[in-house]
Amino acid sequence: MKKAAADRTGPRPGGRSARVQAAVHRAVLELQADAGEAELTVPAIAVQAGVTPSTIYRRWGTLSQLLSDVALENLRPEKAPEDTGSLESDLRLWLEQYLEEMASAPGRAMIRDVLRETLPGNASQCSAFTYAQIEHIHARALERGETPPPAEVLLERVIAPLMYRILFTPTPPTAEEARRLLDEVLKKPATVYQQK
Amino acid sequence: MKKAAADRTGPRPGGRSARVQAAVHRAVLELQADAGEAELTVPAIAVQAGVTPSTIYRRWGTLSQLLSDVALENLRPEKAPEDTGSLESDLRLWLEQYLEEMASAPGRAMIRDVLRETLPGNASQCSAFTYAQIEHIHARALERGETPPPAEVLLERVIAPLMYRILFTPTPPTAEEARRLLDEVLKKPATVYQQK
DNA sequence: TCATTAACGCATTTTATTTGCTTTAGTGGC
DNA sequence: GCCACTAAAGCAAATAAAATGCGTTAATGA
Repeated sequence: MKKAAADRTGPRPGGRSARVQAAVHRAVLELQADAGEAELTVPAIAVQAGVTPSTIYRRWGTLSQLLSDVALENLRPEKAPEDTGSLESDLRLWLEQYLEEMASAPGRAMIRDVLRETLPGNASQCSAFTYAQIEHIHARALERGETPPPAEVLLERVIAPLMYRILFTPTPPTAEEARRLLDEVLKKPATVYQQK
Repeated sequence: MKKAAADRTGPRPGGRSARVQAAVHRAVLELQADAGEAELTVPAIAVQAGVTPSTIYRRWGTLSQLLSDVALENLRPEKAPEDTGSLESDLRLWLEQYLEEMASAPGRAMIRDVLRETLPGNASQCSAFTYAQIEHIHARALERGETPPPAEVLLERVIAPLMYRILFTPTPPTAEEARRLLDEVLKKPATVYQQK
């Protein structure tokens, strides 16, 4: 093995392909910001990116797949969760930012986009990002000698309910709701289920 | 107000429109069963339904919207949850059937379909179906003098995690996992979080 | 039965997608 | 550094899907 053939996002990552990919991704973001969903078409993206449509069709196959890839790229965490000194505050800060990103209109659109692909690869990758972030906080807490809940538990009891609300209800969840879900996992009996 | 203009699924529900809608919906289901995703195109559906494509475009706008509508129709519960005599067994039986339907390949496809529409109406309706079913079991339990958890809690702690798994992971949740989630809400401390 | 009009069908136009072939430019061997 | 190789891009033509104008059909309510 002469070279690390791992982390290649696609074959032949060198110069041109990478430039085209970057240009197309950027074009999608620009059009998503400017125009409405109707104008977000492959030919329009091609023009914006300075590329021929057939290039996009051959590399991504469908608009859905392209949007899914772009969404995944933007859902990728840019930095590790901040270290605030304790498990509880680490999680609170991270969750607040997570919710803000995900529950916003662009965030909801990204989540919907990442789900619309044929193979479940991107969606699963998206969940893996979240898991890794939580796991990072978890590991740091362990080093401090704290007893953090497993990342799986946080995914199940905090992230999943928030995602459900984001995907299936007209009104996205609030920061208070996220906080309540987190507190319940962290065994703060102060906040309990509120009924209507 | 001369007539209840409510529950109309679309304007002019009478004869022909209803027939066209039924034919188109049936055509979608037939093609989904037979052919692959690539052949599921508006013109193909139109042929199968014995209708012109423009009819479909005018009524549904896009293929996504049509698929979303069809999915919602098939996610609509056909019957009220069975009465097995107790809250616990009612929920267990219902959840088992729910998971079987949702975690199957066609079920996952339906969920993805129902989510791909511009307005969040269908997705929210889908969640409302589930809520209503759980609420039905809840009401029955109250009549028996039991103390059932609110439907919201079941949505949050059982349905949401299952949906998360269905949407975001390659392997759908198992019946055992569903059972565990339910048991935790029903306060059976026998099953606890299992770590890898 | 009749007037009204929403919704459908048909034909045409516009737009998107696919495909065959050519050209460009990364990649690895020398 | 030069060269052969080939993945990926460009271009143009062909095919397929989506949108649209207009005439026709059939629900609807009087």
